[in-house]
Amino acid sequence: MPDQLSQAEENYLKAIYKISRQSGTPVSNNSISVEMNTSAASVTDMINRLSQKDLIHYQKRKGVRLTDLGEITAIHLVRKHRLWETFLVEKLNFTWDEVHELAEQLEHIQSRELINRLDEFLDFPKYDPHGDPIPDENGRITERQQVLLSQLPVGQKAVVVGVKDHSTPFLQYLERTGLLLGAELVIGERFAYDNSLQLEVADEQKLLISQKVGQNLYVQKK
Amino acid sequence: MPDQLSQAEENYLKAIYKISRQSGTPVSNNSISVEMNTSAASVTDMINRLSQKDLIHYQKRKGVRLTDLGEITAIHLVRKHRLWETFLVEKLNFTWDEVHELAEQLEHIQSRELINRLDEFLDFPKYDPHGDPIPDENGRITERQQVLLSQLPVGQKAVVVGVKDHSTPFLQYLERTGLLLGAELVIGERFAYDNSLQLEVADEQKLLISQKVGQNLYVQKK
DNA sequence: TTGTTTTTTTAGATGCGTCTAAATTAATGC
DNA sequence: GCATTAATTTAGACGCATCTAAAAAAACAA
Ligand SMILES: [Mn+2]
Ligand SMILES: [Mn+2]
Ligand SMILES: [Mn+2]
Ligand SMILES: [Mn+2]
Repeated sequence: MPDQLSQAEENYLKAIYKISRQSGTPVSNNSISVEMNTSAASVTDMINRLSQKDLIHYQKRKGVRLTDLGEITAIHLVRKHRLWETFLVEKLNFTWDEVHELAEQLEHIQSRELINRLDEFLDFPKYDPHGDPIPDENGRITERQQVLLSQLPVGQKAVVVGVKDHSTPFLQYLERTGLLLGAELVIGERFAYDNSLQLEVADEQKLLISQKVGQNLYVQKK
Repeated sequence: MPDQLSQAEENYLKAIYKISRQSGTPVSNNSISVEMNTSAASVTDMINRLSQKDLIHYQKRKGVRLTDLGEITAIHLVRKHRLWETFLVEKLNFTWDEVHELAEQLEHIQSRELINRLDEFLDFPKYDPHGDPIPDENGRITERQQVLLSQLPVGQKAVVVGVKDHSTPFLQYLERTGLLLGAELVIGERFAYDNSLQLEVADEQKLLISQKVGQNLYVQKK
């Protein structure tokens, strides 16, 4: 276990973890500065601190990779973030578009015991309010096999299981149209003109969604 | 509303509030440094920052008093601290001697909405696990009329409602002897030799407590 | 009242986390 | 291959929150 990390250090670790999840390759200094909204100079500084603490491997100008310690630490932060989000929605009746910023604060609370008790209190949820998997106490994540809605062929039945875009406007759009987690649908038609999709949802209702929406919804085939 | 305060600023405000609750008089620089376990020089620095932000009145070498803004801010922190402690005990099954340090972290989470929803979730508790009153959303505190157990005359019936000493050893002592919040008792005898007290507790059981214990338990006469 | 002790302030330093501006190095395009 | 562009590092700065050591002021005591 590392000694206590500062919130800044934790946020950098999370950013590096997030970027490397997407790319696989070593993470560039630049991509971190974009993700974190800080100057490249600040990133260089922090990179040195995190290397010092053996949380990342860094070869000058070659990019950053998390060490095992760094990765488990990052995963733990993700666990905390998603459990808190679940708590806020399930117990305090926040909506799924209100919880992210709060979880950004709560994820920095330091207590293994607290988070495990919270997990138990929530009855060991597997997914957070956005459909993202919640790592277990040992950092294990059970990825769901899922695809983007936009990748389904016409006629395919599917169920909504998650969102790629977590932004408030998108979540509120889904709220309005009823395309929430658990919603069942069939791909009715695909319009080549603008790649929009005609969906058949509950009660024979038809719903037209843009390409952008289809590219930000995760579904599971049925 | 002040703009966001740092955790350090919040902790100083709480300390000043706590000291002034006890003394009434302006708070000395020195008492703050003792309470916070920091150097007097650090206190001088912070005092200047807090004055700048109109959270305290400070006249050089005359001591510190909270402004209305400072006081309401401090009370709000106390509210958050006590609500979180209540949550940890009531919902996550922590014991009353385990929650203080966690609440020290949680009280700095910034969200009015969160704390009000937590309050509601807990069913608007009036007292925290240590018997301390929880200020309401507007900062109002309903003080209970209570006395120290040591001040009761022989023969007096009373019920335990709070602790003055919040230390783990004391709380664990109470746990062991069953002298918990809600416990009913009668003062049986007072020994002049060492000011210890013979109590009659549930089921005709007798319990001998030291002067120190009697001076750290709040009770309500019955 | 005058010396001693305590409190408070000042001076100067440090680490963290951030910035801008400039220099350096690497990558890209032609 | 060379020029331009992009990424990275260096240099120097700043605010916050802390410290120690020393000076100054106030309080206390004899
Ligand atoms: Mn989130
Ligand atoms: Mn989420
Ligand atoms: Mn407490
Ligand atoms: Mn308490």
